[in-house]
Amino acid sequence: MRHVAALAGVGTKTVSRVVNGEPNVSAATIERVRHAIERLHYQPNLDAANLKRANGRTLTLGFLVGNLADPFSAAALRAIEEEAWERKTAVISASHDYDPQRELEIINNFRGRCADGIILGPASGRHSFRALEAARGTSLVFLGALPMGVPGDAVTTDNAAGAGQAADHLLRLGHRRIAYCGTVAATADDVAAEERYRGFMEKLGQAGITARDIPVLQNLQDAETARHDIARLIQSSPRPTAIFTAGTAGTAGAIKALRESGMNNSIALVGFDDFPLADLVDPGITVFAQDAEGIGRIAAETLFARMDGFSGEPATHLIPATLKERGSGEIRPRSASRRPYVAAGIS
Amino acid sequence: MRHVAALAGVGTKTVSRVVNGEPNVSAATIERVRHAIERLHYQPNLDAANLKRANGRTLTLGFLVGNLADPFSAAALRAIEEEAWERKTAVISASHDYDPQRELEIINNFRGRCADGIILGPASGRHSFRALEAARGTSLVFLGALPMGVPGDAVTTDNAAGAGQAADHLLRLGHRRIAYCGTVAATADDVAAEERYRGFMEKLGQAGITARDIPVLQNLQDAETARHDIARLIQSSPRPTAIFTAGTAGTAGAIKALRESGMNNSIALVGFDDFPLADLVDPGITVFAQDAEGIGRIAAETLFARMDGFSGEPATHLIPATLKERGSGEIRPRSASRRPYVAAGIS
DNA sequence: CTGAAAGCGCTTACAG
DNA sequence: CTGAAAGCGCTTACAG
Repeated sequence: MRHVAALAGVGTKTVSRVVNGEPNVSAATIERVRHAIERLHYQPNLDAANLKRANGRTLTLGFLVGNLADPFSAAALRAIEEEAWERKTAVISASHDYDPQRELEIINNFRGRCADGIILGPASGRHSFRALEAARGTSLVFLGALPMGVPGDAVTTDNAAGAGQAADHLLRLGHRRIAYCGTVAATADDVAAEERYRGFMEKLGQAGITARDIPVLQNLQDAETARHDIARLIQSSPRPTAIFTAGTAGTAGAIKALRESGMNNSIALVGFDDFPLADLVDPGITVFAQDAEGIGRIAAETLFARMDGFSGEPATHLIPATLKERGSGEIRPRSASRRPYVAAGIS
Repeated sequence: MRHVAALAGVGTKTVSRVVNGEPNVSAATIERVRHAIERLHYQPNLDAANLKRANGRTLTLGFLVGNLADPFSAAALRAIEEEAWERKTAVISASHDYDPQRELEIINNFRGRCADGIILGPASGRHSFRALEAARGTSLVFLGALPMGVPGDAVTTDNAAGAGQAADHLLRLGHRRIAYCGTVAATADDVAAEERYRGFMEKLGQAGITARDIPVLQNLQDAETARHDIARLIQSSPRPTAIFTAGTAGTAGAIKALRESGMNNSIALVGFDDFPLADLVDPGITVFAQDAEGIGRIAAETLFARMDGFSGEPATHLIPATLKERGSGEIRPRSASRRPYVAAGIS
């Protein structure tokens, strides 16, 4: 900057004015400064500028999740980054790999870099307060999970409602014996999984189906475990006429088990979470899809609102999951009840 | 920092020493400073530190690709970020959406933030020199594409070899009529696609198959176009006994076309690029998979080597694609030639 | 319309 | 083992 000022024969303040497009500079001066910038390949140092800037902003935002490579996080990042660049804001992203210790370290690093705000997919639902405490002063929005026990802004899928709608979808087709197949997520304390289970069971309960008539498989840690357990489930008696899988590992396992037993076209399947090319399987797999991009976008908007001084109560934004009918979820039970099913309350 | 120094009753230089773990501080002093840091929730400002740091490093790295949400980029980012945090380096990431103008703007922004280096999946293969020029002085490594016309470090899949191996795989099974189905990538000038085509055709040529005996579909822009064109292809005569698809859109289209015609178990299919749950289709889809994580990791290592002063000639790292046999690619032609096929040169 | 002085929070180079 | 002074590249608050 000194060099530019010298070459243009002006003070550094004038260079600053030109760079930042401030008023009160003569056209001729602007021209000379522009020329000098060009010739010297001058690139203003944003970090130095931030150091003394009035509003204390660094135009930097932190995004921290368990694993950036998982499709949900990647899609959310894409949306966040889009919002951010519109505001000239850069996004630093990192994976904590579901390690609360690493989560805190990275949050502190973000703070050391003076991030204006942080969007966090927490390592553990039960320890939200630690993350909030670490952020201390830096705006923080939870993504894909609700903070437990502490007030905080959050944007996530409405898991209970989505699972309830999945149950409803199958009930409407006449199914009465519907199995719940839950996968354990990377976090031991997975609030999302609990919500899906709750929403599913409540809806069946409202339809007058008692818990002992609902086969439940839990702890399906991976697709292979799911395949094995679900294979056994569909040989049991009375056999379920429909299956709901609460995560993609379970869905993958169910697809294999159903095809291996030749029942892929006779037992209905609805999965939670979409996956690429789900329409290539026979039949196409019906799912409730999370709106990862919408969640990312709204998280970013919420964060920017906070950074701009919005001081309302912390709020939770529940984003609906949407049904994608592809065939597997529209299979009717062999002996569909003649009595039409009427959807239970809630709406 | 002033406040910490005051509270601990020491100079700021001593606080600096404790924070950075420098030697020559008495244990008692360290203890007092630690205490003050704790009480004041002091977090050192990295940007300020960088401003005067001797080596000029900011411990920041930029990652810029067409779309962060695509699985290849997301997996590469994950690997890069892992390498980076080991070196206390943060990763700023962004998508240029295949717009060369936006690509330049973001590179300049990275430079303004004093990134130590940049990993770039270029918007356009033909304009590498613009990106290099923009980076000017900042280390730059190309990822997933080779710089054209200018020397530069690059890490990418060995597309020609991978496509050649796919051809070889099918030739070994006795196939002689193998179709090439190419998808047009987001960039008009897609070097990777050209390389796959070249590698495929060369291998068939070496096997004595002339170009007019190789059905070629190009411009399969999306899965639907691919489904349509491939459906027609497999009704043609003589019908190909095997299909090679050069990208996932083509693979998806081929899967649909083959199933709809009932030939999914009689015409072989090998795709380039893996996709999730490829083993759920019937038969499972054989692919050559790119090693996105390996590519990301090696790009990061290459970049760090440059930043550490390595000044050898710019080099290209070609990472092999690996065969994943899942069934579709192991189907033999109806009337397999009795004469055993011997793989052609190159090795 | 323009510029000289002070200072952002740190590190460097030095003196004790 | 410790600290006072200078300066990194900018912006702010001011005076002209």
